[in-house]
Amino acid sequence: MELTNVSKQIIKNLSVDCVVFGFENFELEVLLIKRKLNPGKDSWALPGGFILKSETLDDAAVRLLEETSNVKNIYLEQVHTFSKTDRFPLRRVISVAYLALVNPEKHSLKPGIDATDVKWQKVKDPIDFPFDHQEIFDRALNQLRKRVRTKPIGFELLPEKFSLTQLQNLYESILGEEVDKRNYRKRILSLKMLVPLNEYQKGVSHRAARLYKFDSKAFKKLKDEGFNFQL
Amino acid sequence: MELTNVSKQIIKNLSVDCVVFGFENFELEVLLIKRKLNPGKDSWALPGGFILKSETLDDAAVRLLEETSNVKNIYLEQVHTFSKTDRFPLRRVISVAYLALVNPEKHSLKPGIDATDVKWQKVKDPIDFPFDHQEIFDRALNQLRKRVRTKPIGFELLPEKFSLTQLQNLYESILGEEVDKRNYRKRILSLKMLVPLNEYQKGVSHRAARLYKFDSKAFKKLKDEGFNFQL
DNA sequence: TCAAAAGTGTTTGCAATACACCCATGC
DNA sequence: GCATGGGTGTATTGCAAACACTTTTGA
Repeated sequence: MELTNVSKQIIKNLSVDCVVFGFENFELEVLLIKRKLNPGKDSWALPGGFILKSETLDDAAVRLLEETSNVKNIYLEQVHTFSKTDRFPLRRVISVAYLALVNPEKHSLKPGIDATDVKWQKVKDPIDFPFDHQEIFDRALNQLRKRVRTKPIGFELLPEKFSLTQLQNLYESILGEEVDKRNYRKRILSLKMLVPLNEYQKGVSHRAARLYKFDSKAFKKLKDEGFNFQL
Repeated sequence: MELTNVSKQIIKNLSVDCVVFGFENFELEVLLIKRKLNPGKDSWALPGGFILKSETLDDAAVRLLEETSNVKNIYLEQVHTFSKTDRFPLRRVISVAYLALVNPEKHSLKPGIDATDVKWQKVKDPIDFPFDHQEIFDRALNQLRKRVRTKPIGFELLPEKFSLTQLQNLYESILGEEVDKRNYRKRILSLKMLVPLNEYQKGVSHRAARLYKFDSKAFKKLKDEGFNFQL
């Protein structure tokens, strides 16, 4: 395909930046890339890029994530559009921020064409963002915290089969606060979105936890009935 | 100022569309303009326009509202960015939607340069929007419904001094459902965001209602203390 | 005196919270 | 047998919801 083809023309004053969250080792993480070029060469930044004339913003976010991390079929949601006139040093670029959720175990990382490296970074560790990426990150994390209380997201961050403790750890690390085990289980099970499996953890030196999976049909039904939950 | 001045250069692939809500005669209304030019000439559409290189999106929304309606110092909030490739017929334009709240009594309307007319239209009456303005409107109304339950907005839609019944009517017309008078008063007063005045309605042929005003200091204090409310 | 809206408390049920011990497993 | 996390129930509290009559005012 030629570069002059309209479908490949880029819109150079509009970019997409993705805040990709993952969960590993009981910790919430964010995906960062090491920038290949100036401005901000060698700094760890949010993955992003420009959009094409032929694609929507959602398309662009999906494409950019595939480029940076092989990531496909993930939870994706628009967060906010950032427009300070000096947010990008070289010229006026307005950026649309996306929030994405990825299970790190399912997706190997590879740097895209504009990066020399990619990594998962713990959210609670300090990050020295370039540009206005701190602001973008803060807003995305905030939105994630709201979402996790009102929508059954978070399952995207876990393996298909998971224990209730894993799920609780995920909630706690997103919200940054601890919750009561019994009360959490009561609530989450009362929503009937989880199916208990006849499978248990293996190779642990303590009682093995029962595994569950998310029942998206049951959830869809609840939603269609106008059900609203609050975790 | 010359048109060649950088501060007046427009970014022609990025627009702002405003969904401006007002409240009059116990009804939620939306501000519409009659388009002067094609595409969509003579149709009633959401007010909007292109942004300048020198301004943020928020700036642009404020400017565009002043141009269409003399409106100043109003509640303004970004909603979502719309990017279907064919959403605007002439060329690729991505649009950032804003939600604004205005007290119609405080602001006389005047058509801006791109409109032949402006009006307030009842939200519950059918509107035949051009382009993707229906989608934009739906999303903004949805966001307003969420906001009104978790933030003390809505006061911008009322006169400075208002009765509890007025406030309740506003809530009901935003949410599109009725609420219990006693319960509503209990909740709203328990938040201590309202100051009762020693003033009463005048010229009504029934018992005069007490007037209240919003206490933004008290609210700020509550917020700083991490208080979260849900109406 | 009538019409029209303002104003006012109590009861009930549900949902959130707080809280502590026994169970299964691998080493 | 011990260390480690898994798993479970009840009592209390606070909040939301339902609900009807009296008061004030102007016409």
